[in-house]
Amino acid sequence: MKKYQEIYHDLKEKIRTNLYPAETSLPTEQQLQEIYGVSRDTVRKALAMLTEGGLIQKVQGRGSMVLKQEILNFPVSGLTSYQELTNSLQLSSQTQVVSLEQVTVNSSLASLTGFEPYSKVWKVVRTRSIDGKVSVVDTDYLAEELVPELTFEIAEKSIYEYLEGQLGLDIAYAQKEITVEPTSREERDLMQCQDDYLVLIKSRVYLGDTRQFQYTESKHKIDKFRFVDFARRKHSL
Amino acid sequence: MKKYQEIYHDLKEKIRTNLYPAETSLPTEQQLQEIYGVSRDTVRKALAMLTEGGLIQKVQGRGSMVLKQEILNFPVSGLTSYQELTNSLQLSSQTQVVSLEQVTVNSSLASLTGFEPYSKVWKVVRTRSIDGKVSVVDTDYLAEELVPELTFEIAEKSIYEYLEGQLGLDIAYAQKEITVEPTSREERDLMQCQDDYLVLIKSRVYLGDTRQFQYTESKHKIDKFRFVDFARRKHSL
DNA sequence: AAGTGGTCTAGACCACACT
DNA sequence: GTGTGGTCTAGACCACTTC
Repeated sequence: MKKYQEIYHDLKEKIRTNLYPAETSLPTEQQLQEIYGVSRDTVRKALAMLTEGGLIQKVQGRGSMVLKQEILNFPVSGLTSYQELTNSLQLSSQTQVVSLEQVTVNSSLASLTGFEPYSKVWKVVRTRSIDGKVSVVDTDYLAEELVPELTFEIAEKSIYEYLEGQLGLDIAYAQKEITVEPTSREERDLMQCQDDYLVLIKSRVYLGDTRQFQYTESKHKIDKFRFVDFARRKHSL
Repeated sequence: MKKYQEIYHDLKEKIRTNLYPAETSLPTEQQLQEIYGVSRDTVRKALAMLTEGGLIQKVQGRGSMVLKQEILNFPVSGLTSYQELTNSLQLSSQTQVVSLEQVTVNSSLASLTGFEPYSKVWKVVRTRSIDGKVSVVDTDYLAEELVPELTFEIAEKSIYEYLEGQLGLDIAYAQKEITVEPTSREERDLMQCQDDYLVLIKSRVYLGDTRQFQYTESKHKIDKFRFVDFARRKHSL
């Protein structure tokens, strides 16, 4: 583990457990240097990560303030898998694999997913239920070139855990789009509801070397959908 | 302007104009050092900003790849005002100020907005129309302590431009929440539609010194709503 | 004036990708 | 092996807040 990551984790943990309470200052950069026995740059890298994640705000001449986490604040944004989310929120949810098959990308699927025409991909459809009620339907497409093997068991647990843990893939970034769409007959059947609309999240997900490995359409029941985000202003358009 | 910001802007412009085309590599860090006559750290800071914004992806041992911007990619995420958005997308839209008043924060408004009870705030309601049809209704609350003066004219143009340009406020970060809600009678009247649902974006916005200056509820017509995001995976939960 | 974070530099060594 | 980005260090000076 890199030094600045360790410092980041340590500070994050201390903020979480109120050892550094909200509305107070973190130790100064100089003090942190001494505490962890590293150079200033390394401390600053860890602080930059905390800043990025919305945990602190640095004020020049004053210090690094710990931000209070509002009620509305848990990380639903970013690039986090459903399984990781339910774990960190300690929700009890159930994943059901509806179908799992290999398909060849045709031209319309190519423009939708971003995959090359004629390439082979896995198509997985899964439902996510809370309290026995379906709240999300996910349709995933995974490049077979990068994910040679996929089973019901893996899809039922966590595909991301398998990709990162077993296959050692480096999941790096994603482009997402959120819209609200009218429901189709099949969707109403899968979700066991009569809603006219659902929230649709399309995302293309890429590895660290810029190869695309996934395209997902995630359909959320409209009354179960909630997206929380921390954003910083870019003074540099 | 800071050196790394200038380099960032220059590189960004050169990517935008295809001088550095998508799918190709940027010059190496060493070359960029020589081009701009700065140290490696300064180059790396500029590259970090491009990475953050989803314009490039660095691959160890290979270089900095310019990412192709998908069709679905314009910056609706982040912390950008409506006026800035319509400008950068070159949409012709109209803002109508529905009301502008000063109110004193009571306890229920306090817990909603995050402002102190008994403090004074401006309340502004505005509609945004495209092609003569209302697509967004914004309700803003602005701390009077930080924004002593507010007029119809300012609210009609761009409040952010006024705050940053005239008042010199440093708008830094925001916490947002997106949900879908049933419409009320008034909302249907304001939006001149019969939709049952709308998209609600609540946001609390803060200055660089962590003081909150704004709370906004932005209500979007369901078929006009679109949110696009670039997200990086945090391997550090 | 003292203390704090912000910027910038120069140099070292490591990890990874290419050929 | 060579070249690339990743990490880490040590030191300098500036800008801002606080007293």
